[in-house]
Amino acid sequence: MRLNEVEAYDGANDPASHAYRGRTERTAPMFGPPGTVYVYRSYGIHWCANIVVAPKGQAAAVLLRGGDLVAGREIAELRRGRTNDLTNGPGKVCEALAITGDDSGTLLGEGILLEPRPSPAGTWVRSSPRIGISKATDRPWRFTLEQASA
DNA sequence: CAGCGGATCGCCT
DNA sequence: GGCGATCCGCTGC
Repeated sequence: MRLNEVEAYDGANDPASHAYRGRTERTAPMFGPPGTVYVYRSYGIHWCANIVVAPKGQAAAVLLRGGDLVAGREIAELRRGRTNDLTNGPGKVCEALAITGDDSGTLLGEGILLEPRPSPAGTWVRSSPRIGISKATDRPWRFTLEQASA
């Protein structure tokens, strides 16, 4: 999957971050080294995956919100139980890629692989306010990959 | 096509 | 005890 939508959460400096009120058992992975995977359950139903991006202890992480499938479409459709809207949302991404709480606390490469790639020609990154939160809504920390003929 | 509400769990107040 | 970094199906226009 090629990521095309993420959101940033800045640990103790960010009221919208799960790590804002300090380290708990659930959020412990966020306080780990960069590349640590943090997965939490949302609304009791969905999994949402984050990647720690700041030095150990800072608890800054990026939420994987969406992407384009470049491979494995068939298995993703099977896991999702549908053929549309496979990876356009954090819960959908986790379901399509079979990411669960078991992945929380692992490092990139241990189960989940994330690799840098050049952006496709004709695309750019837009920043906008984050979605679905009620605190610190003024921070434009949602980043989407845009293209002319969206 | 937009809007509403149910599902269902862990966490913090 | 209440709410949330969500998703989906149903309703009504």
